[in-house]
Amino acid sequence: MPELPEVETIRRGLSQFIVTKKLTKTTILCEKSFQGTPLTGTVTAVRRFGKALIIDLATGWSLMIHLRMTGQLIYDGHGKERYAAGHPSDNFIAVLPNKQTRVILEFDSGTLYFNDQRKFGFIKTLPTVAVADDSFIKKLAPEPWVMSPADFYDRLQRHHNSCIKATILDQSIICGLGNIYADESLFMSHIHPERRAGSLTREEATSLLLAARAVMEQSIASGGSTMATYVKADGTKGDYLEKFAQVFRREGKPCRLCGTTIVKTRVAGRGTHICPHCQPKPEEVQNA
DNA sequence: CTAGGATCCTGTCAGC
DNA sequence: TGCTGACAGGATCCTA
Repeated sequence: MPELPEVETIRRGLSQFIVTKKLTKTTILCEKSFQGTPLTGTVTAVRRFGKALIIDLATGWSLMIHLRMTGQLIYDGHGKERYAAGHPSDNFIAVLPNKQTRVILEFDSGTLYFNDQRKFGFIKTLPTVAVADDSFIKKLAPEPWVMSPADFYDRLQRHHNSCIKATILDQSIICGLGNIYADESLFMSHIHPERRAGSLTREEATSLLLAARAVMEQSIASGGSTMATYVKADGTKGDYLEKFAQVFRREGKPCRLCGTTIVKTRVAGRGTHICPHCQPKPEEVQNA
């Protein structure tokens, strides 16, 4: 569930707390959630590739963390503040570890809990030099900020028969978008998610690319969507969805632009939110 | 090669 | 209350 803005949020937080600190102990509560040999060593950097987080150690080894649908990372600074991001839930302010805790990483500054309800996410260890060759990392396309409009258009042409929503969810075509920001980007650029990728004009492709940048920048600036960031006793949270989402989880509510009722459908196997007026269906585009 | 569907796993919620 | 099926902010594997 966590998309690029949520992973960037946790990357920034963790950088503050664990860089120069030492990883001392790993406790694995679910074998499936941890691949490779547990590591110890001083943290030199926290990096991000798409939705994957990399923690580098001075030993020349790294941890790669992918939260997939329901992963969360919660850093507890020895009973002080917690810093958390990922799948939103009460776990952010719950007693830890709990039923969904899969791995516990202990640093000399605090404890990092990896929670994951559905066990799709994982932590794995590998030599730092092997990170770039990892099969997931290797397939990642550039992020929207790096990709030129011309490159994006060409990529869409290469997948001209796919639904546009499916193409922008494909991390090997453009990297960072997930279900929330795909829906928000398509709404912002007034493109129906079932449009064939090849049917977009250059102007529409550019508009979609700029929308993807904008919605994710806005989300990063607000600390992720419903992700908690600094979770103190009062449970202060990131609030992208409440403040900025135009369509995601707003089915049955009026479009903020035209008042038409937002509808929820299924596209590319995913729940999809649309304003039927602002995002005309493919045949209506043809007739226009 | 592309495109679409099933699948990994646990939990929750609507409907009977 | 208890059961059932649908669904969930992701990515991969399998099929045609």
